Amino acid sequence: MADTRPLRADALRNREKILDAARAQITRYGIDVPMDDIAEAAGVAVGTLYRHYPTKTALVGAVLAEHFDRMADEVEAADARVAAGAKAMTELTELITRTIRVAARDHAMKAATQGFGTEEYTRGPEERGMTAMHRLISVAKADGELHPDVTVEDFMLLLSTVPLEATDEVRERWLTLVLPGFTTAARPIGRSGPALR
Amino acid sequence: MADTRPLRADALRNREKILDAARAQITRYGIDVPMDDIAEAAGVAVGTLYRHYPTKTALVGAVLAEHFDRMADEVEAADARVAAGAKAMTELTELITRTIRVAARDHAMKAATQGFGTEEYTRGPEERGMTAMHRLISVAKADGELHPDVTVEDFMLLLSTVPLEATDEVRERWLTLVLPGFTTAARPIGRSGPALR
DNA sequence: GAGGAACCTGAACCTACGTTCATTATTATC
DNA sequence: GATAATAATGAACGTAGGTTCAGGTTCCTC
Repeated sequence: MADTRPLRADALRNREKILDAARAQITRYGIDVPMDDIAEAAGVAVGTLYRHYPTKTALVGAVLAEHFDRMADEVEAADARVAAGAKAMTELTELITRTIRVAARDHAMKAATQGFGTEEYTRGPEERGMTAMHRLISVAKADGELHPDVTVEDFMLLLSTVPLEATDEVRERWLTLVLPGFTTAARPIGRSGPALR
Repeated sequence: MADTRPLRADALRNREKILDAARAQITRYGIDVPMDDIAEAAGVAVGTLYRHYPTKTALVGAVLAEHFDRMADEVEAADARVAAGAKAMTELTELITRTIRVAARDHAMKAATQGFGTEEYTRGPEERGMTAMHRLISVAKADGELHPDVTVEDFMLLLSTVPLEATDEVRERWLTLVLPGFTTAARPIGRSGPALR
């Protein structure tokens, strides 16, 4: 093990400027923003990016990791509200709605919801988010509102298929069409496979 | 108007070889396949591609145009079956299912369903397909199975959000979740906006 | 089969982007 | 404040892919 010596003052400063710039640029332009642009926004040369992050993937991953973390926070918050008496199904749908609304305007969140995340960066938050998500789903099912066959993966699928490039109206419409499939009310228990034939 | 003289024999031959190669390559590798690869597959130099199509976009468009055409054919066929007594809702769902199944394996169809199509190439087929689609939808509504607020655009949306990269199982699951939203059975008439609150 | 137009060839051009590294600057230590 | 370690710089490299065009070839016409 090589002992890690503390970062020099200027290095620490730049590290922060780089992550700030990367976050801002990715949010505005998406993960395809060139490294040169991030460097310029950070007021730093490209080489410096590579001193702090071995590859572009690593830098983007660091930014997305923050988003995964925030998403996990949100799920846990919703879970806490349910524990305090809020309706699980309501919390679930609001969670989805809020996430989609953010992802539609924030290219970083968009990338996050569409599964860019690498193991390395999602491991922690994913664990947290998953646990809370499972609890939310259990309660919603116990309430008889969420269809018993719905899984966490179904919600991930829901997120990953949102038409993020579309207008607000289209996205709302899409939710109207998709959400019923998650309920016991719309999809009677006991039937499996596609609802129509 | 410049009078268009007939193509020379070799030019005509190459034109066909190019379109064949483009179709094959795009089907296999998607619209990002390099022009050089298409040229090689066609047994022709890159420059020749540009003699027949001004840009890559034009060549890709020509290939996708064929797919739009075929899609229009399918819709019209379904419509004809309904006119002959088949159930409209059944035809609609089978239409969707079939299209998705093809798109999952054919990268050209994938691009087509995801709205790459330019005005120039979709104008004709789009008109045809739309007309037949409208008829299908009308009948399905009259039968009381399709929700009265569902539009052709909703079906386009359905297609454009399919998780085409996912496994067959995931795609099937997705249909199970999404299709109920299109029915009167699952989404009671008279409620608008997201089904859950 | 000669002439000229139409067509084809493919190396080269251009742009874009991730990444590297020799050189220069900054910081920490004594 | 001298020294060495650490960090920053930015021009340059490599790759990739769309596009062009000067020079050579094929085809059609008479």
